[in-house]
Amino acid sequence: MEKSKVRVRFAPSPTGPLHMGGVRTALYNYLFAKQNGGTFILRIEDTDSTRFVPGAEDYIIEALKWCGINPDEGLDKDGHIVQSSDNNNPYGPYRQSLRKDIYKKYADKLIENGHAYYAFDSSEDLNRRREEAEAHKYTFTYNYITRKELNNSLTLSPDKTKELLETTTNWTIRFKNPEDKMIKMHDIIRGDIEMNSNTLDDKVLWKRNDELPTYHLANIVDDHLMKISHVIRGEEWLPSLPLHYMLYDAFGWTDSQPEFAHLSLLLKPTGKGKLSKRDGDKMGFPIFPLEWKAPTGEISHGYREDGYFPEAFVNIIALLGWNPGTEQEIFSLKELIDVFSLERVVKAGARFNPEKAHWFNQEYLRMKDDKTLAKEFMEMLKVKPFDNSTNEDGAKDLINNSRINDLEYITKAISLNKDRATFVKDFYNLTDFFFYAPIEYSAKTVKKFWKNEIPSHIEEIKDVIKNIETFDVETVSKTIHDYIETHEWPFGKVMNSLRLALVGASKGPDMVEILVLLGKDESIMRIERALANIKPRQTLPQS
RNA sequence: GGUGGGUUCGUCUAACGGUUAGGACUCAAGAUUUUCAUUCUUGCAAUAGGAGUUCGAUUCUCCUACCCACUACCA
Repeated sequence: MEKSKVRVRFAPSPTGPLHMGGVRTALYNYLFAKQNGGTFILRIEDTDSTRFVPGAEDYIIEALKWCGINPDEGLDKDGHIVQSSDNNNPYGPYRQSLRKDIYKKYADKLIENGHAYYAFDSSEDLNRRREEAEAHKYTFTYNYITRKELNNSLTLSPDKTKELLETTTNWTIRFKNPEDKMIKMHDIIRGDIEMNSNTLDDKVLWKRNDELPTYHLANIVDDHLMKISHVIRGEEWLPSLPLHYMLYDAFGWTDSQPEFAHLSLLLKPTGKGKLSKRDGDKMGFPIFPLEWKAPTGEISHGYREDGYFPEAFVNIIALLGWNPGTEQEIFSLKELIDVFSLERVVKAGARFNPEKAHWFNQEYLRMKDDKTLAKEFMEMLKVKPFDNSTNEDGAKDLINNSRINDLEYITKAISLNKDRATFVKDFYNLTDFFFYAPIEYSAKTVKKFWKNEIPSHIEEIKDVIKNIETFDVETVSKTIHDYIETHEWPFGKVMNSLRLALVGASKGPDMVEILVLLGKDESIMRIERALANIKPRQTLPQS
């Protein structure tokens, strides 16, 4: 006997960009599917005709792609993908707007078996009742009590009902909640949950005006038709779980009802509430995987554009609300598939920590080989070249343009600075002196080192360098060290002054490494330039 | 207001009912170092509060507090 196949779905509605929390839900679905040899489905829930946002769906697809969370099945017209025996696919289409015709007959079925009824109350009527109730400090709900005095097929005569169905177009089909029934539910993450049906309201299932179902109907019908085995979704759905249980029951589908797992929400890093799309990037870090250009023209930061590696981003969100129970923190997508488990998802909401996110990216950067990073950096340089304007470190002068296109050279420059970087873009500041010679020098460093007899020492070192035949790290290092040692010069001061001459500031990796990578000629040229341009600060003789 | 969910260092989290409550990030100190980093070592720092069950409670039960979600012809 084959165990029923794992089929899970990620079902976003295209009302805006996907934020981190959404990506995490997709990721957990994906991991669960892959771990169980199952199918990960992307379904677009676009039953709200009024909230469609252009570009949102493309954004969702691209964001998942960037993360490496590839659907096995889903979409099209014309988001593509599909699959699961393509031609005779029994599950599609995957866009709810394309499934419009399916839902009505299921709503009708519920009317027939007495689990639903027609409601003719206008939204204005209902809103008025809500306001009235609010004024009296209680909440109006369309439920087992109030439905007895409202405009629906339960209170109206069959003839009147028939007439209204034919002559009006703003009626809905509502679910008829049973009275005083304890609904026992189970959640993989939270365990057993009970709720009394009396606390529920009679949700609208289908709307005549746009002939579309609401979330609840569409969701249950599609999950059933698509043979979804596990529903992994956000905690905001927990309150409607009893309704969903009852819908499965009303349709007679309890035997094939999926299991549920409700994920806790991602919280704002500061203040209150869940992380929301509205937050934008006001808090100093992105909440979206990709940059998002709203139809209004407003632009929100994205992790991708801010320089995060997709593997790092996936790792970060995977560990936000889940942990393997070991002390391992770095996981590839492949490893996550192996060790992920819904049982270890934490119940409490998680707050995102930007500092830790930096750390993750740094870890991933270090794992990448130098050439890969160099190629990525070269691509960035094509779009945004080095900035040679004056800054606190002094001014720079581009002296060897050919090196900007030299992959080997850039690779070496990067390898020397790798453990100083968090993002690839950090190499702009970290390696600029390998491409630009200083023409002005950090005043602070000049003041600190460039004084007394130092310039004359540097002059001598220049000649020493000039005479080194084999210009490699070992030889240069030994030669300079020996020279400084035999003359009993202050080692640190000389080296830092040499650094000032070559780099223009007090930064960069090992001095000898810099000399060797720059090359003998370039190094000598920079030293000469420094000797000519830096004004020595003589310390006053002690009186 | 009602219903449901949640609560361990600042943050993410670990801990068969028995641990000096562990790890990571951040921060601080020290060591190394030719700068800045890196690296290494050490440190700071938590079971929301109160009852109960138990020989023993972070863990189980109840109450309180606080937080979150839901309470739409939105998902």
